[in-house]
Amino acid sequence: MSSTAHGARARARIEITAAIKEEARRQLAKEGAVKLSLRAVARELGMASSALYRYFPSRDDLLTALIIDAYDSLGAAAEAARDAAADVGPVRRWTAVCEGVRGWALGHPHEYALIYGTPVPGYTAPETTVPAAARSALVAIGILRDAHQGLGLAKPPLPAELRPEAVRMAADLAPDLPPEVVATMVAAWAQLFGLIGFELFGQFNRVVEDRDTFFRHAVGQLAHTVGLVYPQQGPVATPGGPAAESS
Amino acid sequence: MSSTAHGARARARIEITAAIKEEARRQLAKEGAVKLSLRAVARELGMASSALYRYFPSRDDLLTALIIDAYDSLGAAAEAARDAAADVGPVRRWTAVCEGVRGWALGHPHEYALIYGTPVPGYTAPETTVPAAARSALVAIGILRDAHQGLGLAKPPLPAELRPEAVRMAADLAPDLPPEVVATMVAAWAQLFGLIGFELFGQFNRVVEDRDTFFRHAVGQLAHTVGLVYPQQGPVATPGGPAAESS
DNA sequence: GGCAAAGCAAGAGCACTGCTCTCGTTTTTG
DNA sequence: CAAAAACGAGAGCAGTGCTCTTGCTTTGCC
Repeated sequence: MSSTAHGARARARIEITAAIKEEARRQLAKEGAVKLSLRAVARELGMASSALYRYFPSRDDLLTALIIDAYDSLGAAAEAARDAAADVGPVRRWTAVCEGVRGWALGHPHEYALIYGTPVPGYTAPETTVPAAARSALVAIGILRDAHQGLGLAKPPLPAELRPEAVRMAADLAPDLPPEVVATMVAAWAQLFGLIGFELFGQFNRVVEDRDTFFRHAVGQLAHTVGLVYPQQGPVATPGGPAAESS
Repeated sequence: MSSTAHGARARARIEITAAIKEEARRQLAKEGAVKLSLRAVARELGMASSALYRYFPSRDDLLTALIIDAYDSLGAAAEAARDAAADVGPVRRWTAVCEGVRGWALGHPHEYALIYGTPVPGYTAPETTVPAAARSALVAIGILRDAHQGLGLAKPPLPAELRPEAVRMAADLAPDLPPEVVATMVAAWAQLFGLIGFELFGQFNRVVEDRDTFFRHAVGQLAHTVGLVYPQQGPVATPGGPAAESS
């Protein structure tokens, strides 16, 4: 199928494509997506700007490629954090993954902004980004699955009106998990990126000082919200989440 | 002080300044911040582009003005939602404010992106935006204050390591509220914008369908997290450690 | 009043952008 | 080997933010 070989030209093509992405990623990391310039990339690579259009038909297509790579990079970071916390309890592993995601975001602010900030072009990310985007979220779902099959998972409260939606979401995302857990998990996942975004985009300036501690506490509460429970102890501030619920 | 008067020229200046902002806001709402063009604004107003620089020294300054207006508009929406829910319990009022914020965001997506999306220029929003940004958050704090002085407010758990930070935050934001509540509230506020951002920026596409219901449930849980309790459920079980009976 | 100073609008121009089109050249393919 | 496809480079178009200069109008001061 000519994944390699097939002439020297095909090889050169993927090499040049990679070089373009590399240089573009460098500019993205340094200046942000808004400042990323096709001409500057071409200039740095010593080629005419028009030649670049043989590889990416438009600036948005280049950005889309970078978006996919960023999702992938984030997903890898999440998986690494999970694997590094393989032998601790689900709550700590959840916290580790959240901190891994946050760490990646702090280390790659412009790439984070590219995927979770304002959509750059005329919206509508292409279909191809969907699987890449799911990768990090799948890590979180995996933790819940482990807990569900292992030590246990509390079922978060779920109002009746949300039940059909939760069932649908569970069928799509994790058929083996209780719908309550899946629905709550999706919300918690979004909330996680609220915390990260606020920190990264300056909303915590002059408000939150000790951000590491603050974040760890917040995602700890989030862990409780999604139903993760401490296997043994509870001396640290653990409860407070959704326990009773009447209205 | 001469807020008005002082010559016909001064009056013309504030009129033109307003017209520029108005046209800029229109373009912002239609095309987004990236597409906002000084030249297009000037063109639409029938003036030379260079003349516009007498009123806003740079594009970023225009954007900053729009940012402040957007914060203000959001704050007004939050206050309106609060006032419309003046005669219900704190949880419902909290939910109403959250839904008000979300409603504003859905109705003004580009303005929302301007203030809570990727920072446009070289970061560092000017000092002047801070009070405007605080306005909506103050509404949320006010609800907690009412609950604290009224029916009651559960103290969320707070690990010892976060206590100093929570005390500092409470001193800055709401000295009359327990530090646990303030710290948790700040986190919850950030998480709220995670939910909104995910919906607005397409992260919920093909994942969450019934978004109204989903959102209402999520902010209901958030209300519980910050310590708001349902009035008919009676007082909190234990002052130091919250209920969590059924886990 | 008169008059200098300050504020203002307009135009030209600079350096930059994304993108298109054309024109030779090189490589691949039938 | 020749036709076809891919490629690189250059010129060019329409657009951008921003600056500078040149006249004109409105202020504020004596």
